[in-house]
Amino acid sequence: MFPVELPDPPWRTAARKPVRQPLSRDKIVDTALGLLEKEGIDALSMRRVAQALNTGPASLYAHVRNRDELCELMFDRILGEIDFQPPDPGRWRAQLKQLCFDQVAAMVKYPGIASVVMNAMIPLGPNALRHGEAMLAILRSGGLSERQAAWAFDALGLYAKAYAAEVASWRDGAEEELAERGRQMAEYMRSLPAGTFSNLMAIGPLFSAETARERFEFAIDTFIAGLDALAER
Amino acid sequence: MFPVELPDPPWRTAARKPVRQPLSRDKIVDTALGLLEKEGIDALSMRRVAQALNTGPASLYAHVRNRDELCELMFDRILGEIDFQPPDPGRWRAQLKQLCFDQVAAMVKYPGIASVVMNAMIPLGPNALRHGEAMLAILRSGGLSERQAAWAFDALGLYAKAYAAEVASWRDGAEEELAERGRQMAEYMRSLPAGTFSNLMAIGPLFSAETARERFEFAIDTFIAGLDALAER
DNA sequence: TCTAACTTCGAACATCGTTCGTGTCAAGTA
DNA sequence: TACTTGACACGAACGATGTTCGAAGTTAGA
Repeated sequence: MFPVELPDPPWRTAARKPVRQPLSRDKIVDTALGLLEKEGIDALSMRRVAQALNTGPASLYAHVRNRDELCELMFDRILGEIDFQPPDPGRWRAQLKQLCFDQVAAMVKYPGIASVVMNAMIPLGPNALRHGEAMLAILRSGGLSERQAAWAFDALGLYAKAYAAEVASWRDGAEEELAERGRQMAEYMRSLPAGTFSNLMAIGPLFSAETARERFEFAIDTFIAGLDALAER
Repeated sequence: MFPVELPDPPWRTAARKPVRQPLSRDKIVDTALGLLEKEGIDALSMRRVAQALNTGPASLYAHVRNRDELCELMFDRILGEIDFQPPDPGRWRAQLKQLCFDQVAAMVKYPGIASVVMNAMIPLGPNALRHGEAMLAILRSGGLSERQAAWAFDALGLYAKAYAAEVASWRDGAEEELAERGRQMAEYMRSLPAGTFSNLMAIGPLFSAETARERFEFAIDTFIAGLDALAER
């Protein structure tokens, strides 16, 4: 019948007050990224982040406009983990490929960030700017025109985000469910008159999580080969 | 103090009972697509669909396992609107390009469906199977190996979905907000020491909704050019 | 006619993002 | 030292969302 939390007795110095260091943008982004990294995108709610900071959801809105802005900040922080070398015209193909791989690696490390940030055409912060500038410099050093470099930059970035989103969607417990789905589909196709969907049936087994990296590499290599054809002309 | 709804008087024939034709999978998918087409993805909640059918949300779950399944059904219905010709080996490049354009056109017509269906690796129904089979046939007729065709099919489909999702995200009132964002970014970059982000600043004005189609075409053309390099070897 | 299966759907649950208003506390000012 | 001011903290609540439960209503077959 007394208050759940008794007030501190007077002989306990007031300086011992809760250490509760103040909230800040950076601290919020930090714990949100930590949550995302080890618990997946489902754990990334304002309430959950606030809980991890021992506070309520309303407290976050003093430092962050809304959930979308938090995600943008997180994404930019992630891009900051990538480091790049100055463009070397003789190796622009390899450098470009490396940059794409680094970008997906950074996104895959935090599963779910890619799908959240897919619908954001405009670069989201200083690190995104640095990254974009580096990629454009490499493309220009490969002999592409301004316009070609811009479109290639756009296409590669979009594809990288989409690929990262796909890979991230295999987290949680969805892996087994997906395999089950594939099995059902194979059986369904076998039940059809022979000859229907023969091409699809042939490649079905190729699509698994193991070949994901190979698929991404093929896409990037093929696109760069196409850029080559443009640059040589 | 009588029941809220009085029973029908006996002289009213029982046949006049509410015409309420029964629900069905197809009818649900239909109205969901209609809602999506003219009100955008935000209107696509189970409650909203149910409301458009003059019923409650719980009624939908007798015909559809959950929201995800409804989206899959919608997507497959959309793919059914695409029609394709038999593969012509001499025109495989043009046919492939056409198929990609038709696919995006179908998705863009229903803004939001692309982003919802992005994280679904496996084809989702009979129309998706038909579409995949057609694309694979074209790729094979162009001289690509089974594996190459599979990877190209994967990459093109993923990119088309991502592009459609991006285009769809410019609906609602976001167009103006996006332009404002671009303006702020340009100003921010101008405020930096001259020379930083010079490549980005140069291409900034190129990115607008008007050039979207050109960007997509560039990506597809470049990728097909890359496939050419593979096929000729 | 009776039964069993399938639909319908009101009500409720657990979440979610976000806002409002009040409380708290530290720094600046008189 | 006393008072004001402003920024932050946060409990409570609002309006949504997807989904489940269980009791009615309806239909079809034996």
